[in-house]
Formats: sequence, C-alpha cells, structure tokens
Amino acid sequence: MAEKEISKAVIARLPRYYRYLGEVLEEGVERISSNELSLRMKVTASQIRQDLNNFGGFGQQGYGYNVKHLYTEIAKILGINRQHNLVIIGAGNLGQAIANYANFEKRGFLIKGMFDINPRLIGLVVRGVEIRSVDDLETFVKDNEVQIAALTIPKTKAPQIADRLVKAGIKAIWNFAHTDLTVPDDVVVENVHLSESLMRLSYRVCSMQDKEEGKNPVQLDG
Amino acid sequence: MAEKEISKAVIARLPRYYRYLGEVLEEGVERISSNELSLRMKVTASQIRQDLNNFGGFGQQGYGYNVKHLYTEIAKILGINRQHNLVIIGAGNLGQAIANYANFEKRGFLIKGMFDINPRLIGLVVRGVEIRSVDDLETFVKDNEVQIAALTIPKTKAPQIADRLVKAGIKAIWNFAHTDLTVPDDVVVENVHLSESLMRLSYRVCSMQDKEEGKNPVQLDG
DNA sequence: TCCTCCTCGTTACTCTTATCACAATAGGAA
DNA sequence: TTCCTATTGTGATAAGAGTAACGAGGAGGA
Repeated sequence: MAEKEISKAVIARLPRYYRYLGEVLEEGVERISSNELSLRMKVTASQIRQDLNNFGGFGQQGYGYNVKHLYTEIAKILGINRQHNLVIIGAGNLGQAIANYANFEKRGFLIKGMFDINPRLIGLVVRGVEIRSVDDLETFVKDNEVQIAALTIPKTKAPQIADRLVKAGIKAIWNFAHTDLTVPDDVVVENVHLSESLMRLSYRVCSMQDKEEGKNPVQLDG
Repeated sequence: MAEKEISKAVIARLPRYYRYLGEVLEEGVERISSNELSLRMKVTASQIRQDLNNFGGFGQQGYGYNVKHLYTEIAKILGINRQHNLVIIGAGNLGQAIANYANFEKRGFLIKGMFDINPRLIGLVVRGVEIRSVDDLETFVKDNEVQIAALTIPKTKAPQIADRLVKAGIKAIWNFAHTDLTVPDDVVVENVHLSESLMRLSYRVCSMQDKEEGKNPVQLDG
C-alpha cells in the first residue's frame, strides 16, 4: 500500500490508451504488444509500458497485453466502471450538447438533471431529462446523490453557483465557464477553457505561417 | 533571429496570463509586478518572468509590467490581433454553442460559415451565419479564405471531412470529434476531447474518495 | 542630483518526465 | 522437456520544465 502518487501526465494519457484499446477490441484483436500500440498511437513503447506499470503489471513477457483485460483495468483505474451522477448547470447549447452525447452514459456518467435560470427553458425535456430552476439546485443535488456538476454558464455566474454546489456537497465541477473557480481542497475542478484552446490553436497557426514565410525569402549572406 | 523554439508548456499558459491581464486591465490597474500577478494566478513569479522573457523583455526593473502593453503584446504573440476566418462543420448543439459565443469575434475569430449534412438544418441562420450543405465546403473555404475549421461532428465522419478540408487549403482544425486526425505537417490540429476530460475528472474524483476513505479507518498498529 | 529600494532578466540548480537499454521470464516450437 | 524468441518490467540515463537566487538597472523620493 505504498500509494505512490501518480503523475498528472500519466493520468492525462490514460483516456487515450482507453480509446485506442476500445478500437483494437472492436477489431477483434485479442492481444497487443506495447510496440504495436505505440505505432498506432504515435508514442514510444517505453512510455506505454512505464505508464501502465504505475498501476501494476498487466502484461506478460513474450506475449504482450490482453486487450480486453487491459481495457477493463484502465476503466477501473479511471473509475468509469462506477456510476457517477451528474447535473448540468446551464441548459444552453453547450449544456444540451453534453446532455445529448449518449456515450457518456456508457462510461457510467448518468445525467440526473439540468438547470437554468431562463424561465423559457425550465420545464423542457432534453433526452429525457427535465430542465429545472436553479432554485431547486441544493435540494436536488442532495436528494439524488449528485457527485459531479457540469458548469456551462457565463463566467459572471460561475463562482456563486460553484459555491452553492460545494455547500450542497458536490464532489467535482466540470467547469466550462471562462474563469477559475476557488473551491475547498476536497472538491475537484476540471477546467475546459475553450477560448484558451482556440488561442493555442491561433498561436500555432501563426507560428506555422511565420515559419513557412521565413523559409522562402533569400537569406542574408545565406 | 535565433528563433529559439518555445516550449509547448509556455504557450499553454499564455492564454491564462492574457485572461488575468484582461481582468486587471478592467480594474483600471496600470502596472503590475510578477509577484502581484503570481499571487492572483497561483503560480510562481519566477515562472511568469521566465515565460514572458521567451518573447522579449516586456518589463522594467523597479517598475514591473505595464498592464496594457503586456496585454497587447501577448495578443500579438498568440496571433489574436490578426483576423482568422473560421467555419464550423456540424451545426448541432456544440457547433451552435461555438457560433453563439460572442467573445470569439472580439479575439479576431470571424465565423464565416456553418455546415451540416442534415437537410432540416441547412438554410437556418445562427447569429447571422447561414447553415450550408457540406457539398459546398470546398468552394466556400477557397472563396472566403478560411483558415480554421471547427469540427463538431461524429468521429465516424471526421477523418473524411478533415481530408477534404486539408485539400481545400485549410490551415488548422479545431477538432471536437472523439478521434485523432492524420493531417500533413503544415496543418495544425488542436484537439478538444471532452470525453477524455471527463475521464480525468472521474479519476480524480475516485482517487479523492479513496484517499478520504483511507484516512478514516483505524490503521493497523497505528 | 544622489541614494535607496524595487523588480526584472538571467543563470544555476532541482525536480519531474521521457527515453533507452537490458535482464528476467513466459510462450511456443521442436 | 528444452531451447529460442518475443516482450515485459525496471533501473539507468537524458531531456525538459519549474524554482530559487542574485546582479543589474530603472523608479521614486530626499
């Protein structure tokens, strides 16, 4: 039980391993070596072996990894074999997009409720989930053992809603609002800052352009 | 023109600096030291100084950084002072959520068009942008000098659409499809894999739970 | 004008992360 | 059963990223 802390970078890669293993599994492949997987995923075989070894020896020398077994083991590690109850705060397009993504349910994420302040939306039903008033948030979270809240609301509203969620006993916030949230240590926040993602893209586009333009012109004293 | 390669980690932090500087600017603050900013952002002052220095000395000893100047310089670095023409492929909830986010336009991202295969959606107008048939994709991209495509379509359709975009001369793909795309070296792909983000969240929730449950029980032999 | 203090830019150091290399070992064939 | 091959698990090494420390040089007050 040495409970060695797992690096954040390793965790970040696990879902991708999981996705590729799922594909391999669908192809009917029974076993796979770290080398084969590394070719598909374009990472080094070393990294795959070392990453997996953080959680125990899933492979066998001379054989490789059993795809099905590894797939389910990673699911256990990620906790997507358990059920997570989820609410979505903000029933706009983004909130509805999340609600409509069916695969989340396959991974054990069960959307229990949606909330909004817009009276026109309240009462509507999205994929069998009713949109409720945020006034009922605390009661609902407690009654339905909700662990995770997806926050798809404007940044101005996000901090106060986050506070209310924390007080209601939520364990994690999936934050799409364009701001950083302050929460107690035992509450997890996973940020999805789309605007930052787009800015990174912009940087890379521009630096790519600069590079290509820089190549062509005649160099001084080339 | 030593063109030292900038680390990916540094680029990833720039949008966050930009966001905080924007807030500071709105507060009417004229100058800020790396130390003050580090307290707000909860990173070390060293890191801020070192990150910024990759792009030149924006500060002054004994004074700090001029907020407005630094803000515009980071915008230049990220390329969000230039205009980027954008199309959205997939006019579902996610595509519409992106189209509706007004701030993207402030950052120079101009949504030129939206595309879908669903005949019911074609012809509709979202925020002044008409939804078109994907049949018209190539022509539209060329005629409107579109650089960036946001891909909010199912993973099964994503690779072929990506190929078509690349052939039409697109420079970057903002990929929301749950798959990895293969593109030439001079095309940029920025992935937003929401399901992976949710799995990381799941891991952290579970390991937090395990930790808390592990603390409480009586230890064997204290 | 001069002096002191503040804060940057930069170098040195530490810690983390990724890669390499190889011994150990299971599988499969003869 | 025994040998050979394939491939893991892991310790050593290299690369990268983050932090600390400090000299240099304006800013601002006396």
